[in-house]
Amino acid sequence: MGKSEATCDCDVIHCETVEFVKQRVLDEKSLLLMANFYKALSDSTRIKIINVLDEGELCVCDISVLLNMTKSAVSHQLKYLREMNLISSTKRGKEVFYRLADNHVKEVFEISKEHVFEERNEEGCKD
Amino acid sequence: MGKSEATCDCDVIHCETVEFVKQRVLDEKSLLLMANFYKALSDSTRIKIINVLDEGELCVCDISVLLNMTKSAVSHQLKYLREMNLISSTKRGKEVFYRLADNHVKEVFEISKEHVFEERNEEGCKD
DNA sequence: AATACAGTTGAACAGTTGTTCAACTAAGGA
DNA sequence: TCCTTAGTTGAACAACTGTTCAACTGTATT
Repeated sequence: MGKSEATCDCDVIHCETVEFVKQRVLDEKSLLLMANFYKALSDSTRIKIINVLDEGELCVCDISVLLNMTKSAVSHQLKYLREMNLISSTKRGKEVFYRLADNHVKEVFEISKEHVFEERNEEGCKD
Repeated sequence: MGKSEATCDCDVIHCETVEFVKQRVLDEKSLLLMANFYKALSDSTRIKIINVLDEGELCVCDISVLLNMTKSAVSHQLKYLREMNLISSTKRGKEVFYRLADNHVKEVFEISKEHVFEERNEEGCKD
């Protein structure tokens, strides 16, 4: 005994703290959605796509040229991003134009940009 | 000819747009750092850890109990998050206490929370 | 000194993910 | 109608990732 039921392999050390936190934690499903949101941004191809779309609407060929990748590889990632609602698209003639879906994406992109640049300054500072 | 050099398998369609964007795109290294920042948040175990540490400082056992996972699994992810500078730790006696590293993490966490909740309202709205 | 416990670590395995390839659809031009 | 081009798609393969397991370190207790 001692353990409540768990796959966890230890006893509760700070019982009150754990109880306090337990009551405030987000539900499993929301956390999974958040993780998936980040997963969409966690690949270097996809973040490059977000970066170029941050400058304006682009077709698949434009993106392929900018990232120096095949249309197929880009198209797969565009599909992923569209399904995650981070981008949206419009077909005009033979071409399909993509753009960022909403401001959340821009906001998060901006903050992480700051985060990364601060980190680089802290680490590689020379002045 | 037609192609500049590329692994890309198409010609430039919107030459001016592409040139415009090309000059504004972030450097490869920064984008890779950003992708890695998101990668740290893109796993459901890690986002749960961020979520519980958002409520306060916790030791490895506390986290293990809260997530219902082994100390080993949690410890591996804590190491990952520490190396990515998203969390920091202090050893006190036998225990190691973890906390969020800075406000960027909280900020990004908050925005993505909004993003997710908005999305859930749009999709699953019933009222 | 011996034991118990908090936490870490590396190897191994299974599950996941990104790109390639080839085949495909759809729209425009000859 | 036929050909070309923009873009999509599914299968396959290699590379990567998260958890488990077992062995380990370091601190406290007896």
